[in-house]
Amino acid sequence: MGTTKLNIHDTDNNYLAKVAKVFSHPARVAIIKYISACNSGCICNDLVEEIGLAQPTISQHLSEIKKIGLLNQSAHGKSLSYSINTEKLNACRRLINDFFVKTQVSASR
Amino acid sequence: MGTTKLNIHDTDNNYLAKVAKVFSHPARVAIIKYISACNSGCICNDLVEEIGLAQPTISQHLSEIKKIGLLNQSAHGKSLSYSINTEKLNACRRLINDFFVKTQVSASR
DNA sequence: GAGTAATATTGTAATATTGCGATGTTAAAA
DNA sequence: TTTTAACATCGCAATATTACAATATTACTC
Repeated sequence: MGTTKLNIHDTDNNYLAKVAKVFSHPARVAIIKYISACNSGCICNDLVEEIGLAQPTISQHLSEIKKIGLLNQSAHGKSLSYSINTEKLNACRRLINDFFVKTQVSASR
Repeated sequence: MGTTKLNIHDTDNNYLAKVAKVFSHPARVAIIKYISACNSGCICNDLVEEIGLAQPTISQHLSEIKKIGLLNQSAHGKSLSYSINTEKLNACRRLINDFFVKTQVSASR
C-alpha cells in the first residue's frame, strides 16, 4: 500500500501523470519559469536566492525536472548553466494539450 | 518540514501546481478520460470496475478532481452521475497552455 | 420499516515527497 | 597544493499521498 499502482494503468496515462507531476510543485514551476526567462544563457544557483529554498532542495527539484528531460545542462567554470530543452517542453505541451482536446471533444458530444 | 512552502511562492505558481497535481496521478487521468468519454450522461462506479481500484480509492480520487471544480455531479436514483465541467477544463487548459507559451517564448529569445 | 445498492467517510498501514543540515565532489583560484 | 565556490548526494525528520477494510450515509425497493 501507499504506492501508486502503475501496473493497472496504461503507459499513456502513466506518462502523462509523470509529466504533470513535474509541474505539480510551485518551486518547480518557479524554477522552470526562471530558467526560461533567463535569456541567452547561464543561470545556476541564483535559483537558491531567487526562490527561497535551501540549495539541496533546489538541486533536488532540478533533478526532478531533469528526469523528464526538460533541462539542458552545461558546465561553465565551476558553475552550471541550465536552459530549457525547448523540443522537450514542446512535447510536454503537445502531450497535455492532446489530453485536453480528447477529454473535451468527447465531453461536448 | 515535509510540507510544501506555499508562502514563498506567488499565487499563480501555487495554483498552477495545484491544478497540475490533479493530473499527476494515472488513476485520476483515467477517471477524467473515462468520464469525458461517457457521452450523454450518467456514469458512476463503473469506474471501480473499469479502473482496478477499490471503491474508497476511486471516491478519494474523485474528490481530488472535484476540489478544483472539474466535475459536475448529479444524483440519479441512488447512484451519482458525474460529468466534466467543460468550462473549468477549458480554464485549466488555458492556464497550462499559457504557462507553456510563456516559458517557450522567453526560452526562444 | 427492513433490506439493499451506491457512494462517502473514517481509520490506518505503507510509501512518497518536501525540506534541510552535513558532507561529498569537482574545478577554478590563490 | 590548499582553499574556496558551486553544485550533488546522503541521511533524516516532518508531512503528504495512496490504497483499502470497515463503517457510515443516503435513497430506493420490498
